[in-house]
Amino acid sequence: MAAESSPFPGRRHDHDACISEGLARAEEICRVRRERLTENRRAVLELLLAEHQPAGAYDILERFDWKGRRPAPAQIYRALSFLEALGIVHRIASRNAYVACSGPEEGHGTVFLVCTECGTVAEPNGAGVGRSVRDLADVSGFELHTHLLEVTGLCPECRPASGA
Amino acid sequence: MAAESSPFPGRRHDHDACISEGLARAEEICRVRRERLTENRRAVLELLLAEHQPAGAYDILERFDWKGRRPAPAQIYRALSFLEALGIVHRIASRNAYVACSGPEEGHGTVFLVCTECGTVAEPNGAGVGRSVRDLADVSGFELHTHLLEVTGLCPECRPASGA
DNA sequence: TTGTATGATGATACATCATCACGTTTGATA
DNA sequence: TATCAAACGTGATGATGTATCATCATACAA
Repeated sequence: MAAESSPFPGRRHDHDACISEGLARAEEICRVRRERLTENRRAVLELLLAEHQPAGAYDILERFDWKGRRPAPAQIYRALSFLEALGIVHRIASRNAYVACSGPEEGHGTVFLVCTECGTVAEPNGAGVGRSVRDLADVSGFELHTHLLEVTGLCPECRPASGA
Repeated sequence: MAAESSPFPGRRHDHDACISEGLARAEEICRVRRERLTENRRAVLELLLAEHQPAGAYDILERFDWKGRRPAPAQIYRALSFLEALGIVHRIASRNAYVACSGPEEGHGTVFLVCTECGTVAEPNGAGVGRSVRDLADVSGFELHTHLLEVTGLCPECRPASGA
């Protein structure tokens, strides 16, 4: 029943695969939607894919020494908006920061587990929560459009050893 | 079964009562916790209680012409932090804004229904969602500390008439 | 009532986050 | 190649949030 294990990447996952899959996914989405994954956009996405921690726009700016140039904030924000619109990048509102989307599953982009120790962000399958939210909206007479759930706590790597 | 009706205030609720109840609650909490509800803090709380819409810190700053003086941003933030710590005020992260807490119910401060039309924010009973979140955290191996759910859509007053 | 410790305030400056305006370049396509 | 819209580069600006520190207020004990 619980075929889904932890959505966290784990200490020794194949991170190169994360990056190349993320890029491949972005390319595919752009191809289908007839959008251009320009160098700017691609560079921002790569920087976000490089870690599972959220990065602020100005963090990205600092790491961005692409071709020796330093872009202006507006360019980072343009790339982030574009990637967000495509669902490849998500904004963590409570931290004013951005993460690369970890996968194309249903309900992605609505639930984030944020580790307060290492900063890692995971996107679990939010279907169950989604149902609760719909129920809640119904009871409240609220016409549901979007929802965003940000959960803080300790990821499996950081929580004190408990029987594992 | 659904004894709980809409958590939205409704067009003709007794808003003066909202304000006085909110202030009374704040006073009680301060009394119990041996904290001081100073003039600054009280003024900020009153400004937030005056509406059911979230207000940004700088909105509060503008409305704040208390005794002819205009406080500095830091003072607003100090008051907001204090009131937040007491659970009297909540931050709507997705909007960088703050609302006065509408009630002392269980699970308050974790679920917000935000109307995109009129801006009104309601805090429904989040118990059901809370269970889903705990389940999700368990499955993910995540040690849950806090969660914050922000839902956008249309409140009962603003949604297109549907059989009512 | 005075002294003292603690917490709140007032004010300036600064740090961080995000957008706007506008002219230039690039790339797709007729 | 001519054209046009999208994306870029850049500087300025707006919006949001903190750090610092001297001053002021309150509680409480001697």
